[in-house]
Amino acid sequence: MEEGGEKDDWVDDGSQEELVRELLDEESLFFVLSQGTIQPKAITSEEEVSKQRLSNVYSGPRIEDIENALSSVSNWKDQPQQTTRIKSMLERNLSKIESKYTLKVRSCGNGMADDGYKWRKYGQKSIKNSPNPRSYYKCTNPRYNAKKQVEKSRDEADTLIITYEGLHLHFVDPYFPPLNDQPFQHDNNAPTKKPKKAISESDESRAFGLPQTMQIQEATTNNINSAVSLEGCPCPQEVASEGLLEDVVPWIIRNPFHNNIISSNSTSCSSSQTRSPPVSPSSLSWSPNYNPWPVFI
DNA sequence: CGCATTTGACCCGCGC
DNA sequence: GCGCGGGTCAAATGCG
Repeated sequence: MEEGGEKDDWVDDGSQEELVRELLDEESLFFVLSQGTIQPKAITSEEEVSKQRLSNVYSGPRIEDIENALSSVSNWKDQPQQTTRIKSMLERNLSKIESKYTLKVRSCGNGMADDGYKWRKYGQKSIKNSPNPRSYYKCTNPRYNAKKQVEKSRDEADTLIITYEGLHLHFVDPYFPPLNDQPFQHDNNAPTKKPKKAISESDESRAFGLPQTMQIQEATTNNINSAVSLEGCPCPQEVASEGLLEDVVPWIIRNPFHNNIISSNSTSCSSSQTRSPPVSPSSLSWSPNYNPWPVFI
């Protein structure tokens, strides 16, 4: 790829706004459905697509660009936490090409950054003009077609370039601390390969391709139901009564305030067990037609 | 033994 | 049509 150099090629054609919207999107499903009934907001014109192709894939907008983009979109909540979150994501040179999202994350030691999902490697290729091979991963849940590609940055040895396809970015971003933050301790404490028996319940969740965050939420569900008492929470009633993981999880993940807590706590991703339960249900938005697990069960 | 990873073969789209 | 490069498949291999 043409990654070696200019990073000022960001195409200011509205894709920037799409990225910000993607990060703030609280309506979309975790995964992009293969049927295409629900897709990430598509780039509208062919010209835009080709312009993006021509542009540097890994280039990213500058912070001030994002601030401008944020201020230009009227119906977004202008919470400073969200601006911070956007900044942290875009410092990773986040970019979007069609339905693929590319970002840079700090790799940890010998491992790859764990985004909380369970992936199976299905291929590896050496890439022309790149000293580092690219690895191909599929989400282990066969019902989804989420994929990702992982490649070491040629410039920065400790940086990984990850391209997600079929998975909305705002569901993995809490796992990635800002590039310029303190060393990312995540993998030191939580290697990608988890001991299987020690976390049997977690593995069960992971078997569905759920991120670890969701498992945590199962643990916090009780807190939500009792301590927070769901005041103003638009969660379906059965969540409170049955505590179904499939129903609870999206609510928490979608809670921007909660995400912000995770982000601010993310210098140590492995300490996810200590993540605070959501506190501010008032900012939730549930679509009446929203079904978080359209192909589940 | 079961599961994940590795790795060469194969497929496909694109440019010449 | 051909070659090249990127993406996927699947048999072989490794590992717990």
